[in-house]
Amino acid sequence: MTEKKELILETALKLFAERGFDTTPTSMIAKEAGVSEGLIFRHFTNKEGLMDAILAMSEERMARHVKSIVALAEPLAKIHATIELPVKLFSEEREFWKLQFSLKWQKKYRGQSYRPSGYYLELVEVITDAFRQLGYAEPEKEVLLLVMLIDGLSNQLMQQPSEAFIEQTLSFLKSKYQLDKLKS
Amino acid sequence: MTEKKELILETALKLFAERGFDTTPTSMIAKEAGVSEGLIFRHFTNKEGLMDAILAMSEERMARHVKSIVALAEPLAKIHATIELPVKLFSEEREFWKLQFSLKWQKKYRGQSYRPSGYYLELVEVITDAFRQLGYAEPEKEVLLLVMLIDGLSNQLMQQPSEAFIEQTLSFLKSKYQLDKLKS
DNA sequence: GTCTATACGGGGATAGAC
DNA sequence: GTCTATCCCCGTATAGAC
Repeated sequence: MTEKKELILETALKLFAERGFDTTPTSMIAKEAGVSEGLIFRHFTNKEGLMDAILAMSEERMARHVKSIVALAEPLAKIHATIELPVKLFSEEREFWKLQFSLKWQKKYRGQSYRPSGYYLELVEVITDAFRQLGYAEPEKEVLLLVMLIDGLSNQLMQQPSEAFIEQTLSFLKSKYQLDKLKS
Repeated sequence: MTEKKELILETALKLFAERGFDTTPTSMIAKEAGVSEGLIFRHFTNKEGLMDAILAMSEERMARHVKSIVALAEPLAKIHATIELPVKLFSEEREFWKLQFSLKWQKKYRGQSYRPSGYYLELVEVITDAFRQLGYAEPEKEVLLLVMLIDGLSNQLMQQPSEAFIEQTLSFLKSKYQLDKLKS
């Protein structure tokens, strides 16, 4: 992966996340990256190839996050980490996460990288089990609820990314799940 | 409002919701509506004017829904109605709701019809009060949680719109809030 | 109010030099 | 690997007849 190719990828990721895929001309990506427009097509064939490269990159990053949650021993710790995942992603990989969320609403990419891929299903299974171990009556439904919460939290992060707000909300959420008892 | 103008509006709403604003050419709208392309511009000036008309229409519909929630007497009834709102909207006005959600992720329309407009703020206020009346310790935070839940639920409805799933989730959610009430 | 025909610009993509 | 120049289509928008 040459330096300029990498640069194109990063720039495209940022612009797609900020402005959307089809309202971002390749000319703009080239200009922003300080690169000729033709180079984009030399490296990625076409605009969609560029998006696919970004998606592949993202998939890999997500899988890594999930793996680290699954690896935790305590069921409570798993739930704790899952709640914190959106915040973690937003602080570390804001642009990517934004892009993922926007893609859900674009028909073209619905079901591609978003659709329950391996890591997502694995996470659901693991969290269901965690709830079961903690003695929740309906673990499957609890997971559904948690997924909703996480989706909603991510939306909030998009609109209101103030540090104070995030911290407040997070601790409130954790208290709901009695996660404050957890030793960090 | 002439019949064809109305038809254009409905068709555009449907197509924008399905395929997104900027991946839907005006030619397609015209064809689908069985109307000449020129007519669209005669009625709505430009493509954006068409979107604005849709948004105005939507705003009105939403305001009506909120009004009916606010009008409820019991605080618990208000909360339940709020939880049920996404489902109600999805069954009655699916296309519109879908479009609203997708718009949040398009820079152009972020902060336009989505941004906390009158009815949203009113609803938040009313629900905060409802939580307070029910004796919740931190009503403001409870509202935040509920908003998250509703966002998340809406996302779920997009991905998994099976009747059984919706009914299950909904009753689970409601039971959660009833239990909380009894606890306090 | 509605249609047909057409102008115009911009965005994706290619060719070929270096 | 990278750049410059260029092509061409398609989507928005306008003009003008009916």
